[in-house]
Amino acid sequence: MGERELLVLGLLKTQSQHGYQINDFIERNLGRVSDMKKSTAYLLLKKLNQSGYVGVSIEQDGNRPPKQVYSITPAGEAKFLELLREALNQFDDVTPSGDIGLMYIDYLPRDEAIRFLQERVEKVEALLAVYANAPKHGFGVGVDLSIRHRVVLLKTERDWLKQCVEQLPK
Amino acid sequence: MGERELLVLGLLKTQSQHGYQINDFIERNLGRVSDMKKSTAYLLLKKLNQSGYVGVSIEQDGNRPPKQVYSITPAGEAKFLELLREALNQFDDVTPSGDIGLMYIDYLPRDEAIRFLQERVEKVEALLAVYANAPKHGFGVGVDLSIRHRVVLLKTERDWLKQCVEQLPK
DNA sequence: GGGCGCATGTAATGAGTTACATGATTGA
DNA sequence: TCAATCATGTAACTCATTACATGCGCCC
Repeated sequence: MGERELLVLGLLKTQSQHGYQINDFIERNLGRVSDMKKSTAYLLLKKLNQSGYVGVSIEQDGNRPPKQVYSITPAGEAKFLELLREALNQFDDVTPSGDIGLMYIDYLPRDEAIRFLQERVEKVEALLAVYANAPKHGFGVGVDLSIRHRVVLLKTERDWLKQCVEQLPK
Repeated sequence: MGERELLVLGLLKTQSQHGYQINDFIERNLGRVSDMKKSTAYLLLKKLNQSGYVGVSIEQDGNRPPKQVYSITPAGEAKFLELLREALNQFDDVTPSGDIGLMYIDYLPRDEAIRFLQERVEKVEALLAVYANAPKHGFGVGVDLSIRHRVVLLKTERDWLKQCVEQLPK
C-alpha cells in the first residue's frame, strides 16, 4: 500500500465522505499535488472498505443517485499513521523520466535537438507561471510546502535545461 | 512503448549483444541513469524481437550456456528514432513521490516529524557524496548531462528539506 | 431538448517488479 | 569444494490507468 491510500485515508480523517466528494476535493484543491484518477479513488475506497480500514453507509437525497459514504475506522486511523511514517521514511533517488532520451540526444541533428530542449524550457516556464498565479489556499502547512517543492524543482529544471543547450557539442 | 525500449534499442545500435551483456553494461555504467531490472531486459528483448525491431541469433562458446545475441534491424533503427523524439518531446510535470506524506506531516509529533526530515537530508547528502566520488566516464554527452541533472536536483532537494524543517510550526 | 453536474462503477490493459528456478564454468 | 560469474527465463503479482457504461436532476 502506498501514497494513494494515505491520501484517501487522510481525507476521510477530516470527515466522512463519498467518492465523488473526494475526487472533487482533490481536483479542486490538490490538483497540483496528486494526479490520482477518479476510478482509482472508487476502487481504493472499495478496497479500503474490504480491508476494514473504512466503513460505509448509504445515503440518498430525494431521487438523486445514492452515495456510498465512507468513514475511517480505528483500524484505518492506525493504518493512516503507519502509512504516513512509511511515506516519510522512504526516499527514492530522484530518477527523472526523460533522461534516457537525453542520453541519446546526439543521434539527432543538432538543431533538432536544440529545438526539443527549448520546447521543454517553454513547458517548464508555462508551469511556473501557473504556480505563480495560483491562489493561496491554507490546507495545513503540507500543501504549501509541496507546492514550493515543485516550484524549486521546476526552476532547477529550467536552469539545467538551459545549460544543456549550451553544452551540446557543435 | 517507452524509455526502457529506447534504452535497449540504443545499446543494440552500438553493437549486437545478448541479454546478460546488456544488463551488465547497465549495471556497471548506467546504474545511476536507469533502474531497469534484469528480467525486464530479457522480456523486452523478446518483445522487441517479436515486433521485428531486433533479430536474434544463437551463439555458444564451448560448453557454456548458449547466448541469444540480438541485433537491431532497419525497422528497429526507425523505431529508435521515433522513440527518441517521443521521449525528448514529452515533459511531465515533476510529481515527486513523498509529498503526500509531507502534506500530512502535522499529524505527527513535531520532534518525530523533524527526525524524519533530517533523515531524508542525510540520505540526500549520502547520494550526493556518491556522485561526487563517482569516476568520470565518457559515454557521449548524454550520460554526463544526466548525472549533472541528478546532482542539481539532489542539491535542490537538500535545500528544500532544510527549509521545511524551519517552516514546521512550533 | 440538450448539456452539465452529480454519482458510481467494471473490464481490459499496461508496465514493470518480485520471487522463483535452473545449470554450467572458473578460480581460490 | 565452494562461491562467484555467466546465462536465461517464467509466473504471479502490484499498482494504476484507460475506455467504457449508466442514469437522474436541473437549468437555460
